[in-house]
This record gives sequence, structure tokens and C-alpha cells, in this order.
Amino acid sequence: MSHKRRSGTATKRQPRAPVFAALGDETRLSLVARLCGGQPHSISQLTEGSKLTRQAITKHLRVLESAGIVHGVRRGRESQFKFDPQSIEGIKKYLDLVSEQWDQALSRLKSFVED
Amino acid sequence: MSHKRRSGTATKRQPRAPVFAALGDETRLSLVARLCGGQPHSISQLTEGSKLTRQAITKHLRVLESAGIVHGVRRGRESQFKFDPQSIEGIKKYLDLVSEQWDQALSRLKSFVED
DNA sequence: AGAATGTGCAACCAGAGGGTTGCTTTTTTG
DNA sequence: CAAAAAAGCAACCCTCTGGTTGCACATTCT
Repeated sequence: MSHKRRSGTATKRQPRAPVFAALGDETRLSLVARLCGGQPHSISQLTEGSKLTRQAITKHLRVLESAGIVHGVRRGRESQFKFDPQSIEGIKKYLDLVSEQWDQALSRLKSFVED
Repeated sequence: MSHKRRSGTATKRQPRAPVFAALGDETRLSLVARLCGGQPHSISQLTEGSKLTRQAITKHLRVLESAGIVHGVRRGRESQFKFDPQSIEGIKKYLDLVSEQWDQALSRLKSFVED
């Protein structure tokens, strides 16, 4: 066996595509950029500075939330959204795997040529 | 100045969203998984094993190509597609920035609490 | 040359996505 | 309590997207 890869508790192989898809939009990327700064923001705050409607921003936030990138909780009159680094870390790991596989392929090719 | 940020030749701030969007699809992710293994593959080869049509796979490959993730060149009767790590590296850097910003926010918060 | 293989191109279709407007509900503030 | 602020909900619109089918074009194999 090998490949460290985890504990026994059924890790279920969660799909990464939704996370990538959620990041595949400039508006959502800028929202993430603002939220990963640390402080939570309300929907109205996030709407300011954008040319879009509050409802549009809300939709984008829901998409980010479904992907686990962001997590919003209603606090009083407004709902605060905060960044959640887990899913981002997840796809970083995934991209590392891709790069690693590519590098290994290159080194195999190189050793083949040199040999 | 600071922030290494590369030479003078107008780096133009290329948008990362299209790359994320291109990866936001399971079919495309599996294509990337196969191509980053090193060997180039033709469209027909990539179609085998998939339940989709050759034309569908072609479309997906064009999307990946537009995002710079993959690069296809026609060689004789068939067109070979190969993986191109650059754009992937690009978004890895981007995600590193996001994580870095988040970590800095956390440490600022921590020092504020401790202080 | 003729058949077979591998692509390219175009039309078409159903559904998802991004955005808007309009109205209701909840919570704060005066 | 009444007005204002912040969200939620829902309908609607248009465009993009993922997928198909059908056919033409190019390249290899016999």
C-alpha cells in the first residue's frame, strides 16, 4: 500500500469541481479576496463598491457557501460572511498532486533519454 | 516596490477566473488527470472510456486549451493534446496568496488578543 | 483508387447561470 | 409605535454551456 492518504473513516472522495467552478467567476474571486482578509462582512458591505445588485451579490455568496469556501451566519439584522480556508486548502492539495504527477512524468522522460 | 513580482515586461495581470472555470467540470478534471501523466493523447484516445461523444470531448478540450491548461497540435491525421503546467502554476500562486493573506489576518488577530 | 480512421464544423436543444425588478419579512433605531 | 435598514424570496430574462446528431474534410492503410 503506501501513499499515506489518510485514516480509516471513509473519506468519501469529495469532488473538487464545484470548488473550482465557484472560483471561476471574477465577481466571486473578488468577494473571496475581500473575505480572506480576515474580517467578516455583511451582504450590504460586500455590495458597496460593486456595480451589481445586492441580490446578485447574495447569489454569488450562496454559490461560494455551497462550495464551502465561505460561511455565512445571520447575526441580528444582518448576516455576516466569513472566509473558510478548508476547501481552498483542498484544491491546493489537488493541484499539488497534478504538478507532482507532471514532474514525475518529466523525470521519467529525462532518465529515459539519458539512459 | 518589494514583492518580487517579476521583471519589467508588462505582466498584464491576467485573469485567473477562466482557468478556475475550466477546471470546474468533472469531465475536464479527468481529462487533465489523464494528460498530466506525461504522454500526449489524441482526441479518440481521450474519448475511449468516456461515455460522452467525441465532439463533446473535443469541446471540453477546446475549453481547457482556451484556459491554457492544455495545448493541442495537429500531427498528421490526429491531433495530439498535451498538458501545459503554466496556468496551473499560476493559480497555485494565486491560492497561495489567498492563504497567506488569511494566515496574516489570523496572526494579527492573535497578537491583538494576546496583547 | 477506395475504404477506414480521426477531426472539424454547424445546427440544434434543454438546462444552468448571472442579472434584474418587485415585494415581504425581520430587526434596529428615533 | 413608526420609519429605516438589511435580508429573504420569487419570478422573469437572456446568454452561455454541455450535450447531441449529421455531414464534410483530411490522412492513412490495403
